[in-house]
Amino acid sequence: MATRRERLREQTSAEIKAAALTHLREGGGAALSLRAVALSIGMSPAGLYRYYPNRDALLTDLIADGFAALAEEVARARDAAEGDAFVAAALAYRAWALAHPHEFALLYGTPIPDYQAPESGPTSNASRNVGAAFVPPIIDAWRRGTLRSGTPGGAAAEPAPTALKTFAAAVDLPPEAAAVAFAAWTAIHGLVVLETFGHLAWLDEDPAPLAESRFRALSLDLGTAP
Amino acid sequence: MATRRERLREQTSAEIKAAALTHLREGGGAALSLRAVALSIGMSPAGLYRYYPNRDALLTDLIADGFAALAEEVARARDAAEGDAFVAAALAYRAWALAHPHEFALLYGTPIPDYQAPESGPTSNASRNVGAAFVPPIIDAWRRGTLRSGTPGGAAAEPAPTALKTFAAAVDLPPEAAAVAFAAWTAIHGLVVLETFGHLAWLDEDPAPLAESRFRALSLDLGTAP
DNA sequence: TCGCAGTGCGAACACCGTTCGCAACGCGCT
DNA sequence: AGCGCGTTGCGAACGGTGTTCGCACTGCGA
Repeated sequence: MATRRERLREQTSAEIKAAALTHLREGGGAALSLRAVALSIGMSPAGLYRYYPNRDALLTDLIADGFAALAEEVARARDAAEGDAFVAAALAYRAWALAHPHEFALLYGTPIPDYQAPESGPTSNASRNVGAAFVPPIIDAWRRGTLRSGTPGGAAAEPAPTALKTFAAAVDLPPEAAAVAFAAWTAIHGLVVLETFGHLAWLDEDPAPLAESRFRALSLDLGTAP
Repeated sequence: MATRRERLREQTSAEIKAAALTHLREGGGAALSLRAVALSIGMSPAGLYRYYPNRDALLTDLIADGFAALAEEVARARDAAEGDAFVAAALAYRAWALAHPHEFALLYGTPIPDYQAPESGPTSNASRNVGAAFVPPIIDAWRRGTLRSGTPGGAAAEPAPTALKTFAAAVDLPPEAAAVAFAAWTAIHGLVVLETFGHLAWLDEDPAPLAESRFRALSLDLGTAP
């Protein structure tokens, strides 16, 4: 059972994380300073070290939470979709990134120097869940038999790299569909990351229709459209 | 004509940039310190400010150079390709990112806080050149008539968003082919950025065959394969 | 030859992450 | 009930950062 001390500690820990998240949202990860966080919850900078061994540990916690929030958001949109669940999931992914650019940058931007996510640590698992959130619509299409398979024009299918089999096993997908899922995930991410980080700014126009159009085309291509 | 002073200044400027690049390659952008750069070329930290108004300006210079180098590398591979020029360009893009991860992170990772690339500044132009490097094979395919157009299965083509027309004009591409070029660019980038930043590490396997297979499939899909 | 713009430097400031030793607190055991 | 000690927090300090400022020096151009 949780002693009183443990409950207090948990509470303080959460307060620190919440304050850090606030500071992250306005100013980005590079500007997140422990001193500012400590001050905003009425603590001394040194006091934080009773809860996090260093700054990276705090960021790691935020990263894990971010992955979880993103995965949840995508899954929610996917399940609530009335039309094309795949497109709904992709749009939710994009919307979350644009709504939380600094958190998104923390998740998918420049990695923390020489930081290696511990294998099957909380961040690795959470990260995998984001990719997995796109899988169910692909499974559905595969069951319906509409899923794109092989190459167009009846060309000989590429021999599947063994990494694809690993991927298939990881997301619990039939190997034939793994290539499709992988392609979908990377294509969606490519568009979203370019837009979120400002590399599409030279189209000085709202990229939203472009993204929607692209996602719908992708869904038709892959055979996930209903 | 260039006075002696101007030549010396140019030379010192280049020396600073070269030293900064060296430090960037080992340690990454976050670890690049002006003091270390100054010391490595035998200068005082304050002296650097005669050449760059601040740290961000130095990074911006490195970014512009990085975009140029990447674009050049992609173009070189594309032109030297014997088989599929599109695949060759994509592979060169991936290879450059993996060979220069810290520079790649500077180009496409977390943006510098509240830094806005000046419109038609050196970085914006150079960035556009990277995307443009993928266009020629697409133009070729369009001329040959093999380029994928519309949606598969003869479904009604999406109305082209106006942003796509802007894109088409920017890269000097017929509007019908712009959607293909945009899709190609984002898809390639998505795969490469995920791999470079370590988000594919859980496939504890060499992702190279996966990337090659994906690029070839993409080329077949788009109709750029010879 | 002289003046002054260009160049470099040393010291300083404010901020950062992090460490250390000490003081206070209060939970849990006797 | 009272005590011991793990837990918590803090103040001060250290080494590092980017950046500023005023002063010295140099050598180009008039």
